[in-house]
Amino acid sequence: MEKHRNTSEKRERILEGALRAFAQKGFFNTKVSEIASEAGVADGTIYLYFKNKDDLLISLFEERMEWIIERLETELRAVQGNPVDKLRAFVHMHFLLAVEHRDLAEFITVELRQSAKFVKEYKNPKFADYLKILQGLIEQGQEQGLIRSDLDSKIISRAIFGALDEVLLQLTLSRTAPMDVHEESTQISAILIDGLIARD
Amino acid sequence: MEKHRNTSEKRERILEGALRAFAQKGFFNTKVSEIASEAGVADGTIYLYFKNKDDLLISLFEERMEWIIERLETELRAVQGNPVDKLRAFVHMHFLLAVEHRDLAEFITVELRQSAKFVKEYKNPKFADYLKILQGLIEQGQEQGLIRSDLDSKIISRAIFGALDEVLLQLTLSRTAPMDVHEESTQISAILIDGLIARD
DNA sequence: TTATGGAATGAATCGCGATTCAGTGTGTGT
DNA sequence: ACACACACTGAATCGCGATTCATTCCATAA
Repeated sequence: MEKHRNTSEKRERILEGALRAFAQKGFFNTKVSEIASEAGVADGTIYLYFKNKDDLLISLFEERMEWIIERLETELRAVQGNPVDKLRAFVHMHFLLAVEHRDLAEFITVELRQSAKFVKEYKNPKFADYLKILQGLIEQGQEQGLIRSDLDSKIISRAIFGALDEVLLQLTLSRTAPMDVHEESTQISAILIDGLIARD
Repeated sequence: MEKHRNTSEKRERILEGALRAFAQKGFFNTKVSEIASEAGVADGTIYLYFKNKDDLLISLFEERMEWIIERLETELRAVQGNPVDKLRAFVHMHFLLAVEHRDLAEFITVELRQSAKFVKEYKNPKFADYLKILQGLIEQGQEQGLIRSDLDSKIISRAIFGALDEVLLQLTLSRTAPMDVHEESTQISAILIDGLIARD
């Protein structure tokens, strides 16, 4: 009966192989045949599950991003406290997820820009969702009078994401031991919330 | 005598062509023959000035980055005021340079990560210099007691660069009219310096 | 046991594009 | 006028790697 027990498990293996390979060598430097051998399937098999190499990239992106967003939303929902507390938690989670899933973090930080811009006309809705979460937190904070209302939540959420992403990039590039990410997380939250200025 | 009046002018034309092409289509999607025709030279001519396509990318990066750094340092030197004022000026200049040199901004924001990671073992010293300027400003501010001393200048300078870069990316991707960048610059400075928190 | 259909394989194809190089043009010195 | 040197040209080469497809495999059902 279960002829296709493997079928979706094989698709997943391909995605995992691609993730590992892309994270390591980048999209353009990765051969389809390398992905195949990472995944333990034949070259041609990949084309049974994906239209072509681009499609594989995009599918990988969408599916992993969706997973991240769900995970993030679940965790945030569990946080007691006001939007500023949640923002702090967001920052923390961003780093934490990256530590737990290095390849994924590396893949996303490095390929996001390229793919957003150059893979066909791909416009990356899932990434927009991620930003929306951040933007939503800021707006809630503003409504509750906790966050300055002279700030444009759209610009600020971008800026925050950029700050997180760049610091993360630095961490992932310097392939050190299991990263301790607490310091980074704390510093970023500190500056975001209270700014650089020394106050007595 | 001046047989070679053109020689370095031609090299420059190639770099300009490459810049335009890379900014528009990305490194991997740009054909050497396209760069050649942008520059108005034959395909082979490119190889008289550059070892190969990678070398062209790296040279472009180094030289433009060097130019930017000089420009930035000159402007900063002209700023009266304390390190915090200079930081504000830095933010402003970052955006201003990007507006004045769209292609360059686009090229750098999009290719920086890829190339830093995947073009051979290229480790990008010029970009490090750029960060150093930022880091220096923060440290000066700390020495003068203007900036909180509990912040790690290395992490924070990364974070600031990331924020700038991401906001800029957003601007350059949405190809609108001559960008007004004042709003972005002001908002980022505001949050960096005073944080998100509402104060009465 | 055999037939059937869908999944998987991987060797062959085929186009693309970086790089090369034999040839052309031009300025300079004799 | 001639020959040399050197920048330049662009068509031909050549390797690479994405994609295809004829063939094989295998689970199921008659």
